[in-house]
Amino acid sequence: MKIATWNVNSLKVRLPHVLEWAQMATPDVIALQETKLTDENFPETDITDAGFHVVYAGQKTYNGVAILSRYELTDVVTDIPDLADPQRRILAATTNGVRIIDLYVPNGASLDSDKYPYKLNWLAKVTAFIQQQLQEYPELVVLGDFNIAPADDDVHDPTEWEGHVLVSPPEREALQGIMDLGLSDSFRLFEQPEKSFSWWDYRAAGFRRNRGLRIDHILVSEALKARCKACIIDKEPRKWERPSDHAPVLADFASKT
DNA sequence: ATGGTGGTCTTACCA
Repeated sequence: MKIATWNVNSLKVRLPHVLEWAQMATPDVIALQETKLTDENFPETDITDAGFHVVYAGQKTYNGVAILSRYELTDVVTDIPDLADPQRRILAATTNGVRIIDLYVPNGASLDSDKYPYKLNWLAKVTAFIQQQLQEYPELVVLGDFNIAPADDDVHDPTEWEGHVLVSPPEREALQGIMDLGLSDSFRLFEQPEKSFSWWDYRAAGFRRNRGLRIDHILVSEALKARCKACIIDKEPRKWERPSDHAPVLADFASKT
């Protein structure tokens, strides 16, 4: 079973990319972020015609998450305890026996912005939710755009990034707090190329110069870690015409025997 | 330090 995450930065623009990549990479599940579509504008038919079940939680212009799966999607959750938030950043569902929690973590803007404490509070509430979900669903994946680079190895130039959002110690501690619930970064279970990133700024030729960050993650519970065979960042779609600024991340799991 | 690009019911805001 292959499970992917991809921040598409507008599904309206990127729907052809998603369908093309789905044919190429044959994921069974794709968690999307930044669909930027209201639910009534969601291209459900195009996606079901491509052979996927789909659930989504969208809003106008900003945010928006969706899960595509070759299997039925059940027990859908879009809102969590103690977080009354109109922003659509959370989507959980069960598919083929695996609990999927798709997150679009707030960016945070800058350390002195109001959006920064919003991000940290959001992460605290989501951590409590994940803890609760882990008790109910031992086979669990938390994936998405975390907007946090876990370590300096995940940053093209750690010195340049010091003091910025996406790398600050409180953000990294919040991510570690999620991992401490019993989740592993599937990407780091395997040997990886140096300077592996999942996002490159559109500005200043970030992709061409590989000035990126690894901020998109697939975290796996202990039960799934044992079955995880591979995790890669697929840079191919980032080279296409009119790309998202993020590349998809794809993890492969052995079937339960 | 600045600003570069890209998306959106755009001319401001988000990333």
